[in-house]
Amino acid sequence: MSLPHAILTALLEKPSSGLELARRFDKSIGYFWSATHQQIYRELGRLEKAGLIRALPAAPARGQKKEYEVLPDGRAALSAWVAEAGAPRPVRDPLLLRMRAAAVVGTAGLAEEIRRHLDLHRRQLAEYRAIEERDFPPERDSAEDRLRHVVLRGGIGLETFWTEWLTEALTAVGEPVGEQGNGRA
Amino acid sequence: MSLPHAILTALLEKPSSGLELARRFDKSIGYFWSATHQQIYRELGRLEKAGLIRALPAAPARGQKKEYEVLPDGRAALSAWVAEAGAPRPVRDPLLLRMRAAAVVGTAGLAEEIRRHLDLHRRQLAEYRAIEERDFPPERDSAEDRLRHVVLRGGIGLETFWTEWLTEALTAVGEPVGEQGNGRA
DNA sequence: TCCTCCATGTAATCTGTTACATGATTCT
DNA sequence: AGAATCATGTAACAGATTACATGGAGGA
Repeated sequence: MSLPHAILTALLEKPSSGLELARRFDKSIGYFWSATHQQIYRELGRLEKAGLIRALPAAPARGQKKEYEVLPDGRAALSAWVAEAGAPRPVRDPLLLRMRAAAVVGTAGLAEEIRRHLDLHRRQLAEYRAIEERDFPPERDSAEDRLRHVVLRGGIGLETFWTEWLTEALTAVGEPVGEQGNGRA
Repeated sequence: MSLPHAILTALLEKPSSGLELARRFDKSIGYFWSATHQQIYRELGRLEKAGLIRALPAAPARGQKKEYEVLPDGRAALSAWVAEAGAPRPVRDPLLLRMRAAAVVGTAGLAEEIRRHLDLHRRQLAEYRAIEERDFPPERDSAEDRLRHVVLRGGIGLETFWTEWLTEALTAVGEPVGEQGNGRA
């Protein structure tokens, strides 16, 4: 049940329409909670019916932009959710599974796939690092930005892990690594 | 579409019945691809209908154990799947989302949740390390076990990342860290 | 006018989760 | 016989994915 809260968070940061949300999910928030526009529209409908958000007046017609803002009940619900307990997400990654399957049926074709992923994770890591330099320069690490920075550093840590692990996996599959380093100093 | 291939892999390693698979999924394979027994039964039915596995003769009655083995077509399908391309799983973690939401509505109650997760990840990490010592001692790192070892090291790397990040998150939320180290030398 | 893009949505399907139902075996 | 346990399933639903449908606005 995280999607509604992801949406509430995004709307609190800035009232938006459905498509705007979908696009913002492709950036910041979507980095750790992705959603398609269909999911978002459905959820916006539910949140409105539940009285947690409301559409801003004007433009009730189809094909017209429709902006939503969070109501006090919505903010309260989000605040309560932050304190909720939940089990950590079990890992569920097809690539790890492919490695395991390859141990049984052979590694044919796997090296290329690993290399693809390695490339993608390196790009993502570079993107995060760029965001960090831009939004969180060492001098003004304000207290309020602290949490956002930690979240970003989570993304950086994950991508760093993947690039290192994939490099290790590539040698295990019997391929030379080549290319530049893993992006770490 | 990973579950059927997880099952094929498990069945190739050892022909099993539905519940045995479910239990094995709670161990090794489930560490990176979990599944309930209901999912497994449903999928076993599909795989059998597709001619990729078959039930071993004997015991066709309800409430009787029913073992499955992989047919040649099944092995071929798994082999083909290993070489398939797939996008990396986008990260989707409620705790990262909670941190982000906390940046907007406040961190009340969040520290305890972080501490809980930190504890769970430390346990998991210790478990993986124990398995590594038991199953992959430095002396006999055979070529065939290499892939399995890399997969396990993936789990270790992920849990290491989480323990480190959660420790960082805890200080950002304004709580002292305390307790022992993060498990790394 | 036609085409494209933006925006909002519906529908069908698949996956995952939770709860329940039923038969067989073993132990007391 | 009764209870506990093992084992195989069904049913109902929530969440996610993919494909498609509709309407408005702007430009060629």
